[in-house]
Amino acid sequence: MLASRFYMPTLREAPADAEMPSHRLLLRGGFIRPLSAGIFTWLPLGQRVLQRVENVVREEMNRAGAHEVLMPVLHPRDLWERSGRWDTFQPTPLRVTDRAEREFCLGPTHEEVITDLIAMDLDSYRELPVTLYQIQVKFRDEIRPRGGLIRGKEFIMKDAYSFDRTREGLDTSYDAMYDAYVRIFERLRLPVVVVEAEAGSIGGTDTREFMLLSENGEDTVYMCDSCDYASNAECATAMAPEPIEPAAESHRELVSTPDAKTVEQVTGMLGTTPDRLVKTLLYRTDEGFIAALVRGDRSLNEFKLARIVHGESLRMADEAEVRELTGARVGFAGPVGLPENVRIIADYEVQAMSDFVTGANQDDAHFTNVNLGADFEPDEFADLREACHGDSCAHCDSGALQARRCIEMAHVFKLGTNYSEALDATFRDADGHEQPCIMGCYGIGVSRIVSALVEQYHDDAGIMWPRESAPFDATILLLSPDDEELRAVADNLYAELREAGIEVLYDERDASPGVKFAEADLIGAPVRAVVGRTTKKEGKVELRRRVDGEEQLVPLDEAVKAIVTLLGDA
RNA sequence: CGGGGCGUGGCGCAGCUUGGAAGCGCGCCUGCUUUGGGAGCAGGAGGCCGCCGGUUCAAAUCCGGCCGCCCCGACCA
Repeated sequence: MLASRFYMPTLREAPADAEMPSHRLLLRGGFIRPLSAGIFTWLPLGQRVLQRVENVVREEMNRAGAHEVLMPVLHPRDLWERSGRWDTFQPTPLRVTDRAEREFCLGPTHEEVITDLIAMDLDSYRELPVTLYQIQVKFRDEIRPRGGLIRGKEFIMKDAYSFDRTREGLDTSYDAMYDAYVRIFERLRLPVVVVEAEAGSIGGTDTREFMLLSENGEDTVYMCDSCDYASNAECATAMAPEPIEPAAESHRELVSTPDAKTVEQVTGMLGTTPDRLVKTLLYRTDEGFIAALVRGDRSLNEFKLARIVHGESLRMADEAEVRELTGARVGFAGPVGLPENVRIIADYEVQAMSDFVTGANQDDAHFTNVNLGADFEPDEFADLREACHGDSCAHCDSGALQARRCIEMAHVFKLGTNYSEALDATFRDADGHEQPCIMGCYGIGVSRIVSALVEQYHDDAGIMWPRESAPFDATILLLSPDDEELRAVADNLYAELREAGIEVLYDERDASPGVKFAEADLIGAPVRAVVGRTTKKEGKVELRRRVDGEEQLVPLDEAVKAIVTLLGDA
């Protein structure tokens, strides 16, 4: 590609409101341009990167035996009604109405469409297993887009879906996708960590996320510093402490705590600390009320609570409900003296506490010196709290959990039969019985990978693309375009490299050397070849590897070979 | 949705407190010079000051409303 004829509008300074390095550099380098919050146009450079990333994904999907399809963006309401997600998917899908008042949503994900597709043609177990995938734009009405391509309202995702006749078959399909993902991230040079995860609005089991550790990430994972346990903060578990003996006799005391509603206010007033208080959080489900107890300095993990109570409609009790249950304002709830029908679930950690503070279920009062056994008995104990940095690992003897920020790159789930049952994707088994097929679902954030690559591979001057994702493999800088001898050398090198199958950006523009160097660093092709005064004097080309700045001078007739070698480990 | 910040030539910003001729740097155009790290000199073009309304003799500046963008939080494959 001749730089003089290529569209690559670079910016000397990034817009002030772009903060993340990837966002700034992609804008400055002329890879993307914003249209609206969380919505971007891909410029030629960005499109080249995107296509290269897509191709790595595509090749590995095909290698794993998946077949590519392309599904619609507009999904009819009826389909989403049948899966039950029209009203429940979060964030609520973007909805549109056509001229005949038919309702559609812009697909945020494609379980419904793919399951319906399979249902149309699936008859016999002989047709399974099958895995289909697509690389498609998704729309999510995100609460808050951020970080450029990291979280957009509109983004590109590779989503694959497997259909099997047995659970064992699903395991095989799942493993094939998992392995393909490992290869994809190896090829892209993204050192991901695979962690346990929540299934969210998709549903399913055995969910794993592929995370890139990055200070600029928006997720948190906990990793054990001793064993290989790693989990999204949404479901990480810490070692539960040893329970202590329940107290035989009560010696709790009622104390006045006027207007003290928060843990800090109560413990401050009573001269104690949050880890000596038990917090009582009241929830409502379809089946009734729940009191969840955690230590005062801990956060309740609602995913964990929801899993225990199988509560699809879990929500915090409102003010009126709290008053009805406790007879007090919000802020004074406690486990002692709650109505019989409130199910009390206590975090394991509470089992190791004694003489603690709780709400007294009356306005402006708390109990001190409360104990399990003597004062109340929970219906059950469970892991309810969020893990914290430094907690003991629950999976080994010696490790501690370390919190790390990260960017979610991919997610795999075993879906089971939720969708196949709802949408009648069934087949006849060998015995002639009708069975729902067993599904798996596997997503990769393709556009997000582009951002993640920049976060991982950049310096102050610009981007340092690994070869698989680079917009160009190499760039030639012709520093004196008016010198006919040098131009002939550079033209020739350009032709030879192209013949060798190398994608080259040839900067033969009538611009100053400084501009060419700066833009080459910014755009970030793995290898740079300079044709200039050294070429004139010594007949040599100057090669430089972007990622580490390593330079070498090579004779003209060895340049192509040297560049190929440099690219080999880029 | 809550909190904070911002909106002035293509980009980065000053001006607003205290109303009175729209500025600076970069970029762009023309000419000459220059050519190894975002060149120099000279000349030039380009702005409904986000939008609507109000106050005033007079509004980029003060007041009200709206829109947009960014950051934090809640939330989230």
